[in-house]
Amino acid sequence: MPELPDVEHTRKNLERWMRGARFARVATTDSRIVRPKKPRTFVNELTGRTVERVERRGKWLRLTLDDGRRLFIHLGMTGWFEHDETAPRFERVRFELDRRGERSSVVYVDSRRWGRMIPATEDIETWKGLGPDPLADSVDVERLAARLSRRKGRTIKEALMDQTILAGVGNVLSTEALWKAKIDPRSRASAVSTSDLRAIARGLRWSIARTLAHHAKGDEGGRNPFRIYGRKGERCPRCGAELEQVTLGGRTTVFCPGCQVRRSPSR
DNA sequence: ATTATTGTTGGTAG
DNA sequence: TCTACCAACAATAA
Repeated sequence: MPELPDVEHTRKNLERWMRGARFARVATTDSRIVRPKKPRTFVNELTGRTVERVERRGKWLRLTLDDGRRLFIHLGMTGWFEHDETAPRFERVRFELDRRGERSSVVYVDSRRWGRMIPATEDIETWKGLGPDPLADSVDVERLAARLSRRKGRTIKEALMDQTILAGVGNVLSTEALWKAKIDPRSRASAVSTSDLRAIARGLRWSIARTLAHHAKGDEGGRNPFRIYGRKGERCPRCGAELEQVTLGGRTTVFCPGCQVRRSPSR
């Protein structure tokens, strides 16, 4: 479930469930998710610690602990957290919490095990290398344009999904934002203007807000909540043309050939 | 049975 | 060092 709005939803949950609570017991045997540490080391380092802060940048979460250490968490493709569940399928890491004598549990569930949990004494390189977060930070369009101009061979869609350029944008968000901005995803990154980038930034905020609202309604597992993602062959909700699909950077990309205009390099 | 999946990463080549 | 490409990771759903 993992792009910026989904991870933000997770952050809010973890904040409610964990902040101010102590890890009374931590249990895992998974040496894939809990990297680069061994599960035993992971358990030893976290047990007894209290969670002071739960923050997010892009698709990464950072828990700050009372000894100054941090726990970095990435949900991969299929990771999420459950609260007070006995034994969910694909349980990978279990945290038993104590907040002034009140007990509860938080379980990390991840069928494909692409997620990561990384305890560290300082911020990890990946976290430090993340670009601006389009929800939390104001996006500097000029600076973005300067970086994109150097990505000669890449499409704007691929560039938006590069976590060092913008943090938290994945396949859904980039697809939706480019539709909102009326820009063809196959346009070269170096060909989009600063006003295009402003439109993209607006499109990102628009899509993030919609998905957050969707989560707030508790609507998981319902119909496809997106405007064009996953809707190849349907009508464009804006102009009525038939939505098409291409592959960019190995990812399925839906777009509207009617109202998403291709930017060409000015040269 | 076949294909696709809301994501990263490590290797390779240029 | 930077950029681009691709296989790999693993389980499920259509």
